Amino acid sequence: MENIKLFNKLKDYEIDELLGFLHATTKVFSKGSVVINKGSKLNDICVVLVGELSISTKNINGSENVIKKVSAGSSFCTNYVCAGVKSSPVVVRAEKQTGILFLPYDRMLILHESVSQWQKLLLKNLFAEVAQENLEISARMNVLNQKTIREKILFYLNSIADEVGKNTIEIPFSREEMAGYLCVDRSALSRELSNMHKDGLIDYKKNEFQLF
Amino acid sequence: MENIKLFNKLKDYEIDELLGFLHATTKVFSKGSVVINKGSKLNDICVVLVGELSISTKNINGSENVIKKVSAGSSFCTNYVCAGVKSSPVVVRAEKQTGILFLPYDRMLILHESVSQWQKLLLKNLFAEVAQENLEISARMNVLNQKTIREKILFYLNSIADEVGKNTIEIPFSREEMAGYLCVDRSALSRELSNMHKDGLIDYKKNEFQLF
DNA sequence: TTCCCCCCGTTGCAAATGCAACATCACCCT
DNA sequence: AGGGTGATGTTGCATTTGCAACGGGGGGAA
Repeated sequence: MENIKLFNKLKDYEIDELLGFLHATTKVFSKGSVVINKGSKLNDICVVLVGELSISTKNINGSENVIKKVSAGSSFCTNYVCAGVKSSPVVVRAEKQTGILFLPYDRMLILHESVSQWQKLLLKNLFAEVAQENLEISARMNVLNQKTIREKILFYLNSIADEVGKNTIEIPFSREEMAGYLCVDRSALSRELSNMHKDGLIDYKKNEFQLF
Repeated sequence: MENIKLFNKLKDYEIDELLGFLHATTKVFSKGSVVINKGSKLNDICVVLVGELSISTKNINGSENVIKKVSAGSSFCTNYVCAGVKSSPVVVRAEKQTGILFLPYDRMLILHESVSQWQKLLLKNLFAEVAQENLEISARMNVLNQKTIREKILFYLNSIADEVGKNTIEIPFSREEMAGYLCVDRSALSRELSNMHKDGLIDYKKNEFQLF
């Protein structure tokens, strides 16, 4: 229970209290089983306690396409629940044996002064988690919005440099993962990095980059 | 005040009450003036009452890059405020003369049973607005994630067809806007649409499309 | 050490795409 | 009708990029 974003700064006894108040339930899903099917009703904020999930879109012809993985501590499908989407547009599947906590959204919004100690924090944490996901997606969108590979790379590296306030940075990706994030071919990425080095724009070694 | 997403389903007297309770303030910005500068403090949920804003990133060399426009009824910078980002990473500028409502975020989370009628709705609306923006961005990300123009087009059209449950659809874009959304060249988009028609995949006229 | 494997860089080539310039078309105004 | 204007389609061309194949280097295991 320690690393659950939604319960950040909440004391154990407060968590106990809110689980009861919200009529929370838990369930364990075995590896490969479907947690939420496309079209099924969405009423709860769902949290991964242990394990890992994949979220997939499902085409008309039935083929699935993984768009995201969710690990322990994070909630999922929160966007749909909060946005008022009643039936799931995605399939959620357990990648390993996975324990999940279900918190009815309706009850989260029943306000009582007497329980506001934890409720204020819970709501604040939920806002933070949804908003942070928004920032992550936006950041990647801005990268993908760039036309050329070089622009994508520079935009990405600069945004990180901005964040940490230095021009020597370390990225959390291998080349292959970096190519996936930038949505370009791995070899094309290597080629362009090489060109940018020749042009005196960057220096790099493994996942450490320096901007000039 | 009618079309403000944040005040959806709230009665006028409830809005009056909450404006007072939250210590809301308003301010008018003239065309071209800076509403929020990069680096300035973010404490309030901001809502456009009338007018239009642009949100821009600012490079180290000072050049600005518009990433979004915000029109009346929508809130902005909500992501940063809710995510706990204290200082603005973007510049917000008035495109026309624009009136803005500022709602201190801290006070939104002060829970009182006595005022919960409007507070519950307000919080629910805020969740909905942030989450809906997530869904919009995610949808576009999935499109941009496709490799070829043809895949981008099909993914986009299919996602809309999925939504409305028909294979004849109408999109909210002109060609130029569509090209912008798909992040491709306008003429390249026209060419590919033409090719797809030849290949018997789609039929189209203006912004109406039919999928086969 | 030697072998093996994985990650990364390099390169030739073909296909996709951006770019620019021009052609058409639809629509509005007079 | 005529002309003007803005949106869309078309096309040639140069560039970018994906793809596939190969090579080198580092690290782990026997």
